[in-house]
Amino acid sequence: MKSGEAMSKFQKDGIKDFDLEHIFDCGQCFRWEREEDGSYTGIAMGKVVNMAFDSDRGVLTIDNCDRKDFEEIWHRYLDLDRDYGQIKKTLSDEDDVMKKAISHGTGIRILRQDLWETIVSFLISQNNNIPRIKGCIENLSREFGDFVGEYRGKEYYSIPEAKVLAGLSPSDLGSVKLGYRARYIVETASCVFEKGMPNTMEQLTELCGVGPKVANCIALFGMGKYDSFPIDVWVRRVMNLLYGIDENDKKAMADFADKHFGELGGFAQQYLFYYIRENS
DNA sequence: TCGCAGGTGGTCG
DNA sequence: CGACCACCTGCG
Repeated sequence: MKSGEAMSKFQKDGIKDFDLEHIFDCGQCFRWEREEDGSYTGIAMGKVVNMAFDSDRGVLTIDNCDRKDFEEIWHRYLDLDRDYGQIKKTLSDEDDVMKKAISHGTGIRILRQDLWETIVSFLISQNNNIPRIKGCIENLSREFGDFVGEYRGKEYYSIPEAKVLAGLSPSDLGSVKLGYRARYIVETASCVFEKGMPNTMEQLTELCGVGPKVANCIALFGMGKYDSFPIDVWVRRVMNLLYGIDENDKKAMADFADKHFGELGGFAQQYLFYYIRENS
């Protein structure tokens, strides 16, 4: 944004089943930071904003956002049209285990994120830890992305387009500290640049560095495929703990999720994931 | 020093 | 086709 440009706040009331900490700390995104007042500041969809939520009144306040941006970007990003109360009720019925998990993450929402950003983020996430994932994404954006704006004294950059990354070699990304994932980023960027964005699970798993776990994350967070059920180390732990499934038997877990959660698998995964992360 | 962290690809049997 | 295992990097 230009300096001196008027900063606007937008408010939306009547929001239920919504909690910023549950949303931004349930493993689905890496570019939102919690402020001391409990609000979150981050960059997504080419915009930098701060979000604050008054849970008593159900009022969401987005700073650096006008009505147009809210309606065109954040409404969809935050999945505000979906009835999460109904989803939680359906998942809780006849499943006291899930009911318990949901009670810890009542305000979770599955963000509808930009597909390319989701691909890059979860390629980086594999066999990695959250602080380093965040650092890698920031390094990559700062060095190869576009300057989006300065907000509250900090500069923000977008995740570089596939076109940009496709023209690089893995060694060009050395300063980003991606390790062996640099090759995955470059090769996947080339593939996407040449053949377009993936639309199906099959096209996702053809990408270099995208296995079943990463593919399910991309499908869930970037493509709106809500029956996806990403099985990572945390989901394995929680399904062993709560449902007694062998921690090494991913197929049994996928079958269980398909049978018990069906088209709501992605939501169920988020409640389980948040529960085990909170209780570890 | 060494194991580990939101897994995957390569290589065996 | 299922079971290993190396892999960048930074931290405890």
